[in-house]
Amino acid sequence: MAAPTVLEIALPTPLRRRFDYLPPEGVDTTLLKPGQRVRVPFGNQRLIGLILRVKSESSLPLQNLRPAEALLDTKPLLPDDLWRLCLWAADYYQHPIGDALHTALPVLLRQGEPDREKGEPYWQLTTEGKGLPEGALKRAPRQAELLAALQQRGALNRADLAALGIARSHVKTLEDKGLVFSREQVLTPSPEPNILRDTPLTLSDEQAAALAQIPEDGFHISLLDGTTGSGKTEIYLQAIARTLSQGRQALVLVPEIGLTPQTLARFQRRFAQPVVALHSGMNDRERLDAWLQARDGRARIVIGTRSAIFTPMADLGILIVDEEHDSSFKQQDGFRYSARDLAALRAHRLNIPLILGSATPSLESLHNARTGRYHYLRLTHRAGNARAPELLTQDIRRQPLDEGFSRDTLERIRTTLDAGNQVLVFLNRRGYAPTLECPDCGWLAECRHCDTRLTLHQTPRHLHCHHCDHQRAVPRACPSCKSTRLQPLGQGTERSEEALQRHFPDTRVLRVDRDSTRQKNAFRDLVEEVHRGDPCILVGTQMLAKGHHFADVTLVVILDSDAGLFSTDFRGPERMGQLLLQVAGRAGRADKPGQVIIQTHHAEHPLVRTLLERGYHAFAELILSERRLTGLPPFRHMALIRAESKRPENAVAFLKQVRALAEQRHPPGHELGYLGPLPAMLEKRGDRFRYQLQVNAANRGALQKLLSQLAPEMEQHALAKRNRWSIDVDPQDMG
DNA sequence: AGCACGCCGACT
DNA sequence: GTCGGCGTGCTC
Ligand SMILES: [Zn+2]
Ligand SMILES: [Zn+2]
Repeated sequence: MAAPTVLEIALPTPLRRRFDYLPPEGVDTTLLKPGQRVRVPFGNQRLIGLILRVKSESSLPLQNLRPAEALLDTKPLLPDDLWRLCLWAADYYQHPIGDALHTALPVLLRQGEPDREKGEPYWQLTTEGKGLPEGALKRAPRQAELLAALQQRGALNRADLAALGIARSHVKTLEDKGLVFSREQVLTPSPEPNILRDTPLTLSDEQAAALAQIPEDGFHISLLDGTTGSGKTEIYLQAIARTLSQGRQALVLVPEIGLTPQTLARFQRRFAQPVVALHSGMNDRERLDAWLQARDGRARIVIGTRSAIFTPMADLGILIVDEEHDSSFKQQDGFRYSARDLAALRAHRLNIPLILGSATPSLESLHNARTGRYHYLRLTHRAGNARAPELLTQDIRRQPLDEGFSRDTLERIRTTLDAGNQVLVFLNRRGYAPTLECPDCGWLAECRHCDTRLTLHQTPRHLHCHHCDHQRAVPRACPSCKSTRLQPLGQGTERSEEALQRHFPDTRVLRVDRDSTRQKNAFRDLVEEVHRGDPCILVGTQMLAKGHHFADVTLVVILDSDAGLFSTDFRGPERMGQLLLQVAGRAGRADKPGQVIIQTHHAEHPLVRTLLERGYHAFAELILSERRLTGLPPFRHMALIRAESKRPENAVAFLKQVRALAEQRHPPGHELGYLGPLPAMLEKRGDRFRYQLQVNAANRGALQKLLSQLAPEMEQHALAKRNRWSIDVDPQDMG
């Protein structure tokens, strides 16, 4: 008897197991390959899984195996290099393999859609439709009109229908009557011989030197460290041009917030070759089509956010990660991969160059540059003859503040507006005020479901928890003492907007935060208005800091620069510095030097002073030396095991046992250290109590080995079922 | 995670 | 009488 064929399948479940199935009935087993999708029965659901292995035995008796229902692909979905990268990442980030693979695929492929592009639909008459006598369908004039047009022209596409002014519903009716049928065709533009559309800018000596040090092929990681306006993008564009002329593709990753139509337009203006985007604003079909175009090589440049690191590329020749320090490159739930770190691995496996660019590189990357893993490239000059903005620290400890603004700040805002320039006010707190307080008894509006205060919003007026989305009406009287003198406590963007409007009644004050830009084109319209250049004040959150440059802004005011300085997250100060410089970088350009006012309560703090007096590199150096002493990343490696439960004791007990298991496997010492379980930064959130166990290691190997042993044991543990738990390798956010 | 089964409170 | 609350068990 011939050996049986058994399929080892990855299924989208949180179970850290692989499932064995028999091949679908009637399928030639020689056609079965790892990486193909199958539809399988699972309990009483049907799931889409991926073949991991085709083997001839199973640890289960064969009669217990169910046959797969269908084979969905004739070829593996992913090219081999990407397939292996996904498997590696599931392992490294300790995520169940089926779920990891599903996360890496476009939604429609997860759902079992064929890996084929949807073409442009067009309609033709069926035989029956053709046989219809002239003047038929008298009682349905629009349908008759459509029939006549089809009889005359043979076929109509969407544009034709629009031109004729015929709604799709009429076409649908005729389809249902069997008179018309639809087909689709994929439009394949003929390959474009030219690489460039616009002529490249002339590089400065510094830029040219940097580009010359980036090899055209072979594995190589460059950390391109250049201040705002120093022309990093031009280097990316010219490096991409070299790759395209070798006939290879480019993949560019940008932060969530940075993939604006302007970014895309800049690439499309420069290159004659097809550029596609992959971002959250696209629907599932658009994303799949772009993915397919990248895979078969029609798309030559792909620009995308985090998940685009999993785009299959027919012949990838260069990888670029812009704003590499941005935390959006690390997925914060489910499959917690770092797209930046995976980019490094992908470049290594493909033997191609990777450029990591930032004005404020992450400490990890600076460390890697220092130890020689990355090639360090520095751009210090701003393009043209632009000068760096002037930084002014304002110690606000003993100054009277008017709604958060010092007198001097207001004075400078006025001067700037009078000179016909624009002002940007940065406050990383949306809403009207961080909370509502009762001055008579000290009551504060707290969230019922979280350990946090409710934020007061005025447009529309309500109290809102930013952590669990809980909302409630604003009470008229204090729930505790019935006082009616409830008042907002602290400053949010809405309140700053109101205060600025009161001080400058004749000036446009524009608020930019998630609330004010919720409507579809709100942000675009606002950007357009600001670009017209009339004096105005922009007030907003980090939405203002990232992506957009406003050329007529000559004064930037940073109101709450200290947030993050005393955070329990060890990355708080690093992020504060990066955000601060990013905001500061919005000020001024060639012909208009900029000014940045930093209002701070901690003007004497060594980190603040270092950052403002000696710059980001000295600041980074200072933090790195602290990290070395305290044994934090990048000097030691870290994983966070989190657990949350409605009953706090469940989470604590589970993590205590996990720690015991871990210490059994590997006693604490230099190689591996354990800390916790400790309450998370927000201990209670959405009615769940959150705790975490920190594991730190001298090297990745030891951490990896421990976690790989621990994960299956945790899954088996009785207490695991009473908790939601996860493992976060290289955590970005300690919350 | 889903999704079943299963056994006790307040509804048509 | 049943609709539905979520406890626990299983998925090749
Ligand atoms: Zn009160
Ligand atoms: Zn809440």
